[in-house]
Amino acid sequence: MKKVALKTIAKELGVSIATVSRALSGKPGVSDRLREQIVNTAKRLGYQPNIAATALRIGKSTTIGVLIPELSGSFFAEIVSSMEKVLSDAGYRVILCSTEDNPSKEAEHLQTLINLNVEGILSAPVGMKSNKQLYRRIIEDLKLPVVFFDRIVEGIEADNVVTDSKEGMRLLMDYLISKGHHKIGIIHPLKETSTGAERLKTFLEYKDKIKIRREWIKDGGSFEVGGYESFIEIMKLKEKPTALIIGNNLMTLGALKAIKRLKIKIPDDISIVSFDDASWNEIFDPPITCVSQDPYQIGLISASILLDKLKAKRKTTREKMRVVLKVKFIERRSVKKI
Amino acid sequence: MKKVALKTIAKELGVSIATVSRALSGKPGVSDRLREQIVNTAKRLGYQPNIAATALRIGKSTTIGVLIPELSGSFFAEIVSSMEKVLSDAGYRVILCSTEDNPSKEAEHLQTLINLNVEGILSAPVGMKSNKQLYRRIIEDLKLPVVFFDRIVEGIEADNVVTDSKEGMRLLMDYLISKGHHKIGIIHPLKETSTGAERLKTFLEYKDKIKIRREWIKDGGSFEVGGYESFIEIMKLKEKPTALIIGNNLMTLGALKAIKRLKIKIPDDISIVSFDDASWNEIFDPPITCVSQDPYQIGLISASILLDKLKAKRKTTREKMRVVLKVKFIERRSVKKI
DNA sequence: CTGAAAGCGCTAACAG
DNA sequence: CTGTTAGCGCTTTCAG
Repeated sequence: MKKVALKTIAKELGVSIATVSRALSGKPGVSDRLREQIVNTAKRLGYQPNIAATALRIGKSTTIGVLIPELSGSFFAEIVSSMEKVLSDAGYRVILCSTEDNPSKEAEHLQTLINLNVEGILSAPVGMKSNKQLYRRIIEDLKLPVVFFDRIVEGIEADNVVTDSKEGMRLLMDYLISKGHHKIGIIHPLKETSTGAERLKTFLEYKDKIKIRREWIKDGGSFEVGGYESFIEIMKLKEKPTALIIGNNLMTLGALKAIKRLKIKIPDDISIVSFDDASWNEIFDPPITCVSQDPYQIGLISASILLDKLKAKRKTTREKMRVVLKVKFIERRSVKKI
Repeated sequence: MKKVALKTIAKELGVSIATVSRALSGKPGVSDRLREQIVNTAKRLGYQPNIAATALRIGKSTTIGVLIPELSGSFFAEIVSSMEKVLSDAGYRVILCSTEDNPSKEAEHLQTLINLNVEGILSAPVGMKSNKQLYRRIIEDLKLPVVFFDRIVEGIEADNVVTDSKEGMRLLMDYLISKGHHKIGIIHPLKETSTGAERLKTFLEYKDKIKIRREWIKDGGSFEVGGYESFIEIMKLKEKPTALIIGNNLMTLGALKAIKRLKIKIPDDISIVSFDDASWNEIFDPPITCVSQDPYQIGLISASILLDKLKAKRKTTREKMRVVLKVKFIERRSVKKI
């Protein structure tokens, strides 16, 4: 079975390649009868357009690059899942790149995406500062639409969709304080990320209202293992906080495993709350109080914004969109009143 | 900033495009001095090869298509995660397609992948029968390497990496029986999938050893909602089984949520075991006994096999590899001895 | 060792 | 309404 190109079906019908191209791509300038004939034989022969050729010719690839730190936790998996739905329904293909929060991997992947002529990029950037130049080049020189989600890069003008970390942290802190806690610790996400920095910063803003100690503040590095280890370290301390904020869902999972392992009683031994919800929060005994973001929404909105940019490309650079999603506070039973 | 192609750097140095191409792609036939010069100016100008052009010329795209039913559960997310690592390290790009267990979506995505000239496909096919023709065409006519993982298509000769569902089910059943259960129910995965069919079939093989009733067998459709609803239906029955097997991790999550909601006591009210492990199994109280597959391994192995095929392409079609991964039985505390 | 030239499959002027 | 032609950027003979 040899490949069937435009030429094949042009020969078959004794017409020119151009006509076939026009007919098949729905462009005007072909008589209805001929068009129908062409469409039919195309179908009969099982014609499949060669995307690489079109991409080369047009300079477009109908492909979108999606950059994420990791996929194994549910958070980014859900985001990617909704992005993929939106984009593939719109006729775009999704190239998935995971950075593992490693700036040089991020750079590499961005390069590849550029070479591939992707039409747009959805990125949860590794750091607030890392690869700033590269992103700037992509946006300003290459004029590729980029939408940041979950995290942002400092000083880069781009659309972004993030969750209100400040509000989320405040809800958590105020709740803990209202329950009588004034010795509070935190396991925050990697502080090089905008989310990590923001959550930590908001936490520190409470330093006059509550008692904070150095040892109660841990950078959990965003992943499960960091949550696990940081939690254990904190529980080893002589003077422990009475409540602990865990700064994302993967680290919360790690902490929950540590809790099981150490047979710690929540909330009697220590109260905990989580930034992010996840299945395990609900399932755990006691269920974990948290603020939740909606990853499905994040993916949906980011992808939609990108699609919109793509359509509106000819227009002068519009205002950048900055969507800040509200968190939802979910009270469960992991905090003790003291 | 205009684009820099081979032509740009050829002009810059007053040499021919062909030479530049040879120099940059490490082909012989360029003097060392010239080559070095070319490489340098290429770097200086920030040359980036246009992948579409190469793809068109060579008929290869260094791109792999990955087809999965869904991404929001941890199982496939982990698989994809490890595939992405392996493939991107080997210089391939990953196109992600989610089928939502819908055969026509699967077909659509496969078509797209073909048009894109992907060099290989990693697929967890929707059904044992659906799209059989298409897969056959891809493998036999297009000669594209395809590796099925987790699930297979009946009667298609292709490499595959699956978990031993039969052994897994037996471990679960024998364990339950050894604990004195002889009234056992099952919520199995979508029976159109090979995993669903195999697990159900193995379950039914026990029909002489234990008591099985129609109403104790539910097709949970593989997703969380199905696990949730099926579990509730079973608990409404007048005559209930004493133990229940839940056939994958997402459905187990659904069931666990139902259990919480209905305030059912495990294992006093009913014993449960799960095919697949997941974070929530470990975290739940009591922790759930299960057989576990290693999604990370599945991804790793499948991707490696594909890579191997890609390298060995010229050779005559070798034996198809059929990897069957063993499950691991993990006893926890969700089964009561009766 | 280097260059000229052809062509991958497709689109888009430009002619007729 | 249809055909001819010229490339998109790259690789690869074939000459020199």
